[in-house]
Amino acid sequence: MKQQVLEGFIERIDGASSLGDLEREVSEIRDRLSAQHVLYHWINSEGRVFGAGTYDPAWRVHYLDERYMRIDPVVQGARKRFHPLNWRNLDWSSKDVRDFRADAQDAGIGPQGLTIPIRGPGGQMAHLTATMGCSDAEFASFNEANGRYLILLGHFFNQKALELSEIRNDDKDVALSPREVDALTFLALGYTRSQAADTLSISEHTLRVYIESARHKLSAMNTTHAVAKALNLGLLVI
Amino acid sequence: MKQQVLEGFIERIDGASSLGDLEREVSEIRDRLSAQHVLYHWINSEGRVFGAGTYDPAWRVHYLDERYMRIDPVVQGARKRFHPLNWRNLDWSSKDVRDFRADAQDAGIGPQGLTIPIRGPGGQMAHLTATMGCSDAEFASFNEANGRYLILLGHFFNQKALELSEIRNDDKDVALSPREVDALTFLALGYTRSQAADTLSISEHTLRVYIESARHKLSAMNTTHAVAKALNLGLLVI
DNA sequence: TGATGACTACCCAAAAATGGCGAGTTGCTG
DNA sequence: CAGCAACTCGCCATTTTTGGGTAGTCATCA
Repeated sequence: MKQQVLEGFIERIDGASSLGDLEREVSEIRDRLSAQHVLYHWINSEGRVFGAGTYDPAWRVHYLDERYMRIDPVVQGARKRFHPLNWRNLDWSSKDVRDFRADAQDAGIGPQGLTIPIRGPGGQMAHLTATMGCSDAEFASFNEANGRYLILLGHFFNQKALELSEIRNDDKDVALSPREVDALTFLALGYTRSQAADTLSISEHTLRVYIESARHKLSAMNTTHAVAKALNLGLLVI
Repeated sequence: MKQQVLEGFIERIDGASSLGDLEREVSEIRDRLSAQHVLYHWINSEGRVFGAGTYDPAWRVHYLDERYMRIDPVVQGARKRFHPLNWRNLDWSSKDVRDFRADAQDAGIGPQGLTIPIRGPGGQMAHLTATMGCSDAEFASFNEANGRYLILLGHFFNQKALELSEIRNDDKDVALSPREVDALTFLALGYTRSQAADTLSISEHTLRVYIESARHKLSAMNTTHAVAKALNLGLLVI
């Protein structure tokens, strides 16, 4: 895939005005790459999955039914790594995973694949994947030729998709006071209330006030929930 | 900045073999863009800040001393948004923030700026920023001309920086069993132990075993800590 | 086939967190 | 200048969590 071709896609993705446009672009990219499949999909902060891709709808349903996301090494790897994932290099050693791969191959997916992990604020996570049914060697040259451009494409896809999907997080306007952030941060770091209070040089009771008010602002049921929400909203950095 | 020029940078960033190389690239990019400053910096999962940029070191120290990251609308905005941030569109209404901006301008930074937020696994967060001392109108055309390419540059910078910085997360190899993930997920969602146990149709005691073993695997001090770590490691999706 | 790890279940006592009550200062905003 | 939000401190009773010990089944792995 030549740089000029990429440019064309970026322009078009940039100009997309509906998710259907993205759907068409995905197919187009698959054809241009002569890939087996191309899939762009993302997960919002509530865990809902959206996507545009050339996978068989039946496979998508089957995947969700079997809860394959819990063992799929691509999903696991994308959460932990920053670089594009060559499926070949993932850990396929356990039995569950091998069964899953066999199932996917029966559905016409793989065995080769390249997945670009992409992240957004608020727990959003997206992937751009290209799959191939070829040999390792052939895939290596595919990867060499297209890997970098897939990163860029994935990035643009993601921005557009987030724009178009109007995914809104109800809690996005929550703002915590500096002391509330301090309190939740130390709790997230594993401090007990008394340790956190000591560290901040305030009484434990005062600390409690911050935790409580942060809890209410975040509509959280308890401290753990508040910390989890704050983390997901990017309110804390630990 | 023309596409060809960008290509040159990407090649060079790709070939960088030390953080010093990135430092040089940042200066080079500043000069090519005729920008006031260009800064690339990132924050690892322990909260340490690394970076390469043309800001005056005294300003960096001052920034950290004043804990400006807590009020800097660029930092706040980058955590919550996905798109490039034009500094003009940020919320500068509160007094603290205006004072901060005045302070930054005294240090020769701004008032115009464009910041690209970039995210990685494990709580990593990076920014690529270009600043200008020009008018709104002039900056609009700078933005139009360079915004897209800065996104790409930021992405490549980030990959390279993560490669070179050898930032390692000791917990990165932690793997939780499905039940452990279930348990922590419900706790992160605000369920009490008994609610989570009911939901999973297991006894509360069994649930405790999962929480405990997850805690040990994560080397966490308590449940809240375990949930925070698991979230940061991308082990949970809530 | 023996080992390992995941999954399931129980008890007890101590430590920590929660819910609800009240009260005063400071400083920014309208 | 009045209002509002953030920051600080305290008590009591109840609920929840935690630490440590024990034990069996089942499936996968070397």
